Amino acid sequence: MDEHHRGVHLAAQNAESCGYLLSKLAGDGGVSDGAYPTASAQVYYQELVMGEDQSENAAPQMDAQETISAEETQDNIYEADVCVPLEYKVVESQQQRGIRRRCLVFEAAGGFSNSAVKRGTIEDRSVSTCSKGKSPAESQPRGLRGIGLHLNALALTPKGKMACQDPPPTASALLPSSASEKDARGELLCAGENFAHSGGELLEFPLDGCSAGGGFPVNDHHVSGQSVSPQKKRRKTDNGDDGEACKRCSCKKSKCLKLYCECFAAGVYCSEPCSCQGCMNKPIHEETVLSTRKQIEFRNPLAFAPKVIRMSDAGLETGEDPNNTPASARHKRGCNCKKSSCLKKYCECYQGGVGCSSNCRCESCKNAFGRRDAETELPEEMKQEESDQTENPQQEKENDQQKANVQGEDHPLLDLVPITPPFDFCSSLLKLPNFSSAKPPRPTKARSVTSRSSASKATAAVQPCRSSKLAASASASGIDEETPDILHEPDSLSNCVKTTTSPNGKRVSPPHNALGSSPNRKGGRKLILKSIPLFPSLTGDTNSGSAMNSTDSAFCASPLTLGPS
DNA sequence: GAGTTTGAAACT
DNA sequence: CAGTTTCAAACTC
Ligand SMILES: [Zn+2]
Ligand SMILES: [Zn+2]
Ligand SMILES: [Zn+2]
Ligand SMILES: [Zn+2]
Ligand SMILES: [Zn+2]
Ligand SMILES: [Zn+2]
Repeated sequence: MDEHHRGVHLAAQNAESCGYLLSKLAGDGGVSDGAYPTASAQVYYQELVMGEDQSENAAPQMDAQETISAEETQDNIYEADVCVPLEYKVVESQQQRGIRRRCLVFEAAGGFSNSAVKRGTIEDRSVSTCSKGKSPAESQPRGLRGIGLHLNALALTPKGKMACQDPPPTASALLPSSASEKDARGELLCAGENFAHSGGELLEFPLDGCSAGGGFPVNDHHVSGQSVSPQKKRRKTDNGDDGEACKRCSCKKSKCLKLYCECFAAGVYCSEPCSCQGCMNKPIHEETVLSTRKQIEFRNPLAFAPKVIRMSDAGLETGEDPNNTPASARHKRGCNCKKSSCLKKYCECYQGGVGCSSNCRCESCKNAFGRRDAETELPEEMKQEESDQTENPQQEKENDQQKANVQGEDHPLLDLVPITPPFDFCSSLLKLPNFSSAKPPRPTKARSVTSRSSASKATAAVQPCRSSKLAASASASGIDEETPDILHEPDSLSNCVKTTTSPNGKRVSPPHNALGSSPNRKGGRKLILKSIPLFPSLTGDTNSGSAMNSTDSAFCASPLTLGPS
């Protein structure tokens, strides 16, 4: 059983990969999610066989790398792995070593389980390595229902390795092999059942992609104690190479203790790839980090919550509320873009791979992922007028476009998502056969035009949906229910090295990047073995607010409330 | 790599 | 809550 625990931790790391797999599974299977019964997803642990275990990790070798240049500027003490990029890099390393890991997989409701077992070759994943971290969507196309992204995410490599972008088609990854139990490389085993008892304690997801850094612990509780153990250094194992691959922040003045820092914002410690100066976001300064974090959280409870949530399905299943359906994924707080027309990553919505929503206050929005207007609802009259008049934010003409167009499809997700209409994309999302297939909505001209014309209609149509939740939530207090906390386990998790920590259950927090995992409402909760914290209702879920809260509080509490101090 | 642009975060 | 400043990423060259 211990193994399980360990696995869990590992899982966290790999989570992404797993997620990816799952998604694929799901996808392949097909099923699209539609298949899913509903929501209840379950979590499975799957084992990847990687190689041996890390226990060894401490190997001497590490030293070499450790040195790491940056000491001064950043001393990252961390270990290593720093970069496991988001995704799959881990795998690679593993290949070499062969470790087994388990991943959590969320499964969709019951039926699915069978399919669950598929395996993916590691290689595939590895390819993606860094993938772009941020784009969450990629990784989890449909498999999971809800996902929360932290916009901040980290990891990502900016440009460098983007190649990975999509999951390499090649691999395709998962083969349905039945149970391969171990493959040398790493495959997933399906353990479907295991996990049942495994008891996982918690874990939700991976932390950051790059993980290595490890998230911080938000909880203090035990934190102080053990958290850091130096030994872990596993180095990337071999990966060193890419060390850079995942670059993360490069803060100069914030000491990485403000939300300006992507690492901090994502809930992870800075690590090797960071090129920050005067960094305080390291395990050694854990106390400072935690206290700062609390302050910020106090000020804005949602500060560390995933900024973007994606629910793919939305309405499919009965959806609980037809109303919600609409958007499925959106940036919670919305963007406020003025000049970028939401066509570049300056826009958090775009960056997060989601369309703009009614929460956005952007001007001349051309978000390739769709957009919902909203603004205040305009009376019909207004609408028309607006359409004509340039005023309307959304419909701008081509003026900007030209500029924006330039890149055309940058965003990885775009490829994935065929968005047609502004928001239908949800549905489309589900449908996506594979990642690669579809192309973006092609925001550029064509689309714009159409949108324009149709816009009015579209909007109208769409609007109906939106309101209920949003309004509610909004009115509520702005913050919905979600549970903001993100905690990551201290390094341990990331490192996986130790298991020890899990006092209560810590949970890891959601994924910054990609998989957000929020299983979504219904499923979500159930899923979690014990209590995983997912952000319960990012989406606004039904009302469960109260209920949720209670639950949340349970785990959420730890972070803030408990405060060590 | 340096320099510019951008919009969120922080501050007032 | 709005206006301003600060900040680091995204982007450009
Ligand atoms: Zn930083
Ligand atoms: Zn950093
Ligand atoms: Zn830092
Ligand atoms: Zn925007
Ligand atoms: Zn937006
Ligand atoms: Zn927009």
